[in-house]
Amino acid sequence: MTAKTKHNIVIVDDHLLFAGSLEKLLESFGEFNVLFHAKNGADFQQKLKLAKTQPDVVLLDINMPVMDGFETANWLSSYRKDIKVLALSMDDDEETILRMLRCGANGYLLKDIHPDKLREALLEVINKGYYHSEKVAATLLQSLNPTQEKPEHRLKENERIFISLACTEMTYKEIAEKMNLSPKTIDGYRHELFSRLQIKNRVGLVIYALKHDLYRIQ
Amino acid sequence: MTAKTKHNIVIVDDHLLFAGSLEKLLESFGEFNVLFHAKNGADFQQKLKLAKTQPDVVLLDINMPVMDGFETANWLSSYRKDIKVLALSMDDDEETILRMLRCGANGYLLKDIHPDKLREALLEVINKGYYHSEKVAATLLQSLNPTQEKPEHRLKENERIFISLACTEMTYKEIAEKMNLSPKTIDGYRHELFSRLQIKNRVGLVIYALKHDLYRIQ
DNA sequence: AGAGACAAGGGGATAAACCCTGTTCTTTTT
DNA sequence: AAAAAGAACAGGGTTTATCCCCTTGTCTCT
Repeated sequence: MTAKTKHNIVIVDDHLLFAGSLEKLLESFGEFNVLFHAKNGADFQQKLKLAKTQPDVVLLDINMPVMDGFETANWLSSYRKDIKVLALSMDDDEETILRMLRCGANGYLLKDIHPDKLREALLEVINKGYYHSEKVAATLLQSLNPTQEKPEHRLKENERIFISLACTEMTYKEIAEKMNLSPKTIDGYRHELFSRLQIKNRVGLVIYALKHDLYRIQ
Repeated sequence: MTAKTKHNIVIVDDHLLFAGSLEKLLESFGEFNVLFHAKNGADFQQKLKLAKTQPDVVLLDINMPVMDGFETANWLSSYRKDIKVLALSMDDDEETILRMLRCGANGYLLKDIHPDKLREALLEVINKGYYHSEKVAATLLQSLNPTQEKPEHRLKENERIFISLACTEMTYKEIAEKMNLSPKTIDGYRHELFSRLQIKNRVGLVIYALKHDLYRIQ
C-alpha cells in the first residue's frame, strides 16, 4: 500500500505520550498515515485550517482542557461533514456516549479496548461512515444525530462558576461573598439547578459537575 | 542490539489501547523489550510470579480498578526491590506524586510528556535507579522514600463503604439504613473521617473519595 | 483490670433545602 | 409607546440535614 492510498488520520489528545504511542500503533497497522497531532480542540482547529491534506478520520479524545471533545465534534460536524470523528474515551457510561454522538461523532471507542479493535473501527468508519461497537446500536445513532445538546443542560456563566465553587468546602454563604451576590441569590441558583438537572442535593451537584467536566479534581 | 541486551519492560495499565500503543512506541526506540501487559495490580502479581524473565522496569499506571498503582508499588517494593517502578499518570499534583514516591516508585511520568522523554526516563531509571523530572527533585525522593503511606489515611472496610455511599445523593440516615447501622454510628464515622482526613464537610469527603479513587463517576 | 476499637445515644448549633413574595431590569408582544 | 412576560436578584420564614459536642455499653486483646 503506497502513501497515497493510505488513510489519513489526525490525533487530538492532550496526553502527548498517548498520542505519540497511538501513532506508532497506527503505523504498525500499515494502512494509516498520521498527518498531525493536536493537544486540544482549539489547537486542532488551527492546524486543520493550515493543513495541505485533509484527514479522513479524526481520533478525538473527550477530556481535554481549553476545548473538549464535545465542542470539537460539534464544530467539526458543521465545518466539514466529510471528515469522520471517532471519539476516544475512558468513560463507558451511556450519557457520555450519547452526548458525543449527539455532537456528531461517527463512532465511540473505549480506551480499554484491544488495539486490533481500533483498526477495525477506523476501517469501518471510513467505509461505512460509522462504527457501532457492542455498546452503541446503530439505530440509536440514527435517531439522536439531528438533535443537539439538551437545552435544559445549557448553563449560564454564573451557573458554571457557582457549580465549580459548590465543589469546594465553601458554604453557600461563602460562595455568595466570593461571587458578590446575596446568599438568597445563590439559594435561587441552587434551587433552579436542582430542578433543571434533576438532582436532590449538593452531592448530586458535585457529581454532575465532575461528570460534565465543570470541575476537575486537583 | 540483540534481544538479550535489551531492557525488559512490563506495562501495567487498564487501558488496553494505551498499553498496546505504548508497546509499539517502546519497540520503535529499539532498546526495549516488552515482556507482558497487566490490566491491574492483581493481574500483574500473578503474571510476574509465572514469568520466566523478570522485568528491569515496570511502567505503572496509577488509576486502575481492583488494585491501584499505589498498592502495586507498595507491594513490589517489598517483594522485589531490584525491579524499578516508573509511575505513569495524568495527575500532576504534588500529593499524588509524593504518595506514589512514598509507595516506592523510582520515578514519576506525566502522560502528557513528549514520547522521547519516556525513553530518557526509562534509561535513567535503569542506569541511575531513579528519574527526576523537572517537577520532582531528587532530594525530595531521598527524604521520603523510607516512609510508607500515611497511616491516618488507611481506611477500614466500613469507612470505604461509607465514603462511597456519601458520594451519592443519599442522606446519612439513608446510608445508615443501607449499612444496617444507627445514624449515630454513621455520625461517628463522618466525624472520625473529617478529622483524620482534615476535611470540613461532606463535599470535602466526596472530593477526597474521587481524588483517591474510592468512588468513580458513572 | 485496663486499653482500645466499635456502635450508639442525647442535645444543640449551623447549613442546606424548600416554601412563597417582591423588586428591578430587559425583552417581547400588542 | 404601553403592556405583558420573563429574566436576575433578593428577602422572610420553615423544615430537614449536617456537623459537633460529650457520654455510654460492649466487645476483644494483652
